[in-house]
Parts: sequence; C-alpha cells; structure tokens
Amino acid sequence: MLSKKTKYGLKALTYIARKGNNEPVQIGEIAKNEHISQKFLESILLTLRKSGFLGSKKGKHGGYYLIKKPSDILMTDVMRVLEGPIALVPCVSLNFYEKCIDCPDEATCSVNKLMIQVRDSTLNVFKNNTLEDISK
Amino acid sequence: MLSKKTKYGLKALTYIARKGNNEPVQIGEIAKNEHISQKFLESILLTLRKSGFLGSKKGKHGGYYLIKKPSDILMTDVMRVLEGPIALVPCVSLNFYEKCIDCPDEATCSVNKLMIQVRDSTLNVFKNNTLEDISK
DNA sequence: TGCAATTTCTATTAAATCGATAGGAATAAT
DNA sequence: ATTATTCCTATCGATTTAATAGAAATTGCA
Repeated sequence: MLSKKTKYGLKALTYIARKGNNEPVQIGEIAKNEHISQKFLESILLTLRKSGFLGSKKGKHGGYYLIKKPSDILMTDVMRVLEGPIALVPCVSLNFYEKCIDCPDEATCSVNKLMIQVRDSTLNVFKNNTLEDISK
Repeated sequence: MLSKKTKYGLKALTYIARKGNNEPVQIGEIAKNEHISQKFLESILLTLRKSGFLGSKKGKHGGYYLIKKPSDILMTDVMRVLEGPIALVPCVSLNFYEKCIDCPDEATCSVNKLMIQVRDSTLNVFKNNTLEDISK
C-alpha cells in the first residue's frame, strides 16, 4: 500500500506544477485544497526540498516552488525519495540491494525470480512518467 | 515492501511444489529448510489451506500438499490471499475498490493516474506467472 | 522598529500493523 | 497408550505510520 506521505507528496507536487508560474505556494493553501493535515504536509514538503525537488522562501509571502520543469521530474526519483526502494524485497533492489538473511541462493529463490519481474515492470512505469505527465 | 507472510508463503508453496509428489509435507521440514519460524509458518499454511491452495492431513505423517497443479496456480490469486490488494491505493483496486475520502475527483487525480499504470503492469506480471514458473 | 505571516526544526504521541510466540485441543498412525 | 502432527485462539513486543505541539528563524511591510 502506498503511504500517505507519498500520496500527499505527489498531490502537493502536482498542485504546485499545475499553478504553472514560479510563485511560491504556501503549505496552508495546498493542505486546504488537497485535504491534507497541514503539519504533516509541512514535513513532507521539507523532505522534498531537502532532496532537491522544491525550493522554498521563508517569511511572509513565502512558500514552495518547483526547482525543475515538471517534464524533468521523473517518478522514479520522486518515488524513491518519498516511498523508498521501488523493489518489494531488498535482494532485488537496484539502489538499496541487500542479501536476504534467510535465503542462501538467489538463483534458485522463487520470490527473487518473481520480484525481479515486478520491479522491472514498476520501474518501467515510473521511468515513463514525469510530473508533467501525471499533472495533465 | 513485501510482507514476510507473503515471502514465507511463496517459499513454502515453492518448496511443496518442488517435491513433485503428492505426499504431505510437514511444517517443520519446510520451516527448517527455508529458515522460517515454525509457528509463524503454521498460521500462513493455515491461511493457504483455508483459501483453497493447500490440503492438509492431520496427525502422524500429516502435513500439507498442493490441491491443484503448480501450473494452475496463478500468482494473482496467491498474492491477493497473502498480501491483499495488488493495487497500491484502494481507488484503483479492481477487487477491493474504495473511493478515497480526501479525493473529490479521480479523473483529475495524479496519484490515481499513476497508480492505475502500476497496478496494470504488476497485474500483468502476476497473471503471467504460475507456481510452476517461479519454481523452475 | 515592531508586527504578522510563513518556513524550519525537534520532540512527542496515538494508532495500526507486523512478526513472532504460547499453549493447548483435535486428530491420526503405530 | 503414545507420539507426532495440524488446528485454533489469544497475546505480545517492536516497529512504523500519521499526526500533533510548540517554539525558533526568517521575511515583508507598515
């Protein structure tokens, strides 16, 4: 299941992208329009800023704005920051690989075999979608 | 992330399928060979029995056996029983659909748009894999 | 200069879920 | 009977998730 963090993060990015201009958008406005707890959204936007998707301006008339064009923001990158590894098991993760403790041999592991396919197909979707695509 | 329940369940099914014959396989044997907590595995096999994948024989020389041929056991069905909905959000689930509380319009929701694609690609993988395929 | 609006940061908490454990009842083979 | 196994219910500890609280820092503006 997708975490609310990811869901809200995607919605917030979409909201900002749809505004079109580069004016800072305030947390409160996004929270209200997307029905998200403002405090929770705060921490999510902070994460997105620290990972290079958003810029921020403090103080009055402050807020968040996109640093890159929506068409340059890949879902692979957004998902990895918000949700973590795309793979469902560490032993098939490209960016966060870890050997399973309980599994002596990946070559004969049926879970490994299935999850590699799931990873690749999911990755394919995320690679082929930018923020622009999902904001249309 | 895949739950251990699903991981262990798949490993157990694979273990039984690889034995080839229809002799009951004991929980203890599977747990030992696949490095799974026996008590936890008990509850998983019970679930798989109740949902029609396994049969069981009680008492001495008892155990679990496959009810259908491995080539007739689809991953879509196994995954739904062990892991639950395949969709990452309820609003794109085919079998467990629920409207999102916070989302007034699915047609304009970017999360919905992205997650439909993920669902379809994942579903495609599970549809094209039987227990026989992953046990090879 | 001071006030108001906003992001930033740290800490805490409530609830849910997950993985594992415990113990005994029922059943079957010998 | 005895032994080995599945079956069932209940519980627990740890972790994670989602949300909350409150105050510091920054900025715009009168």
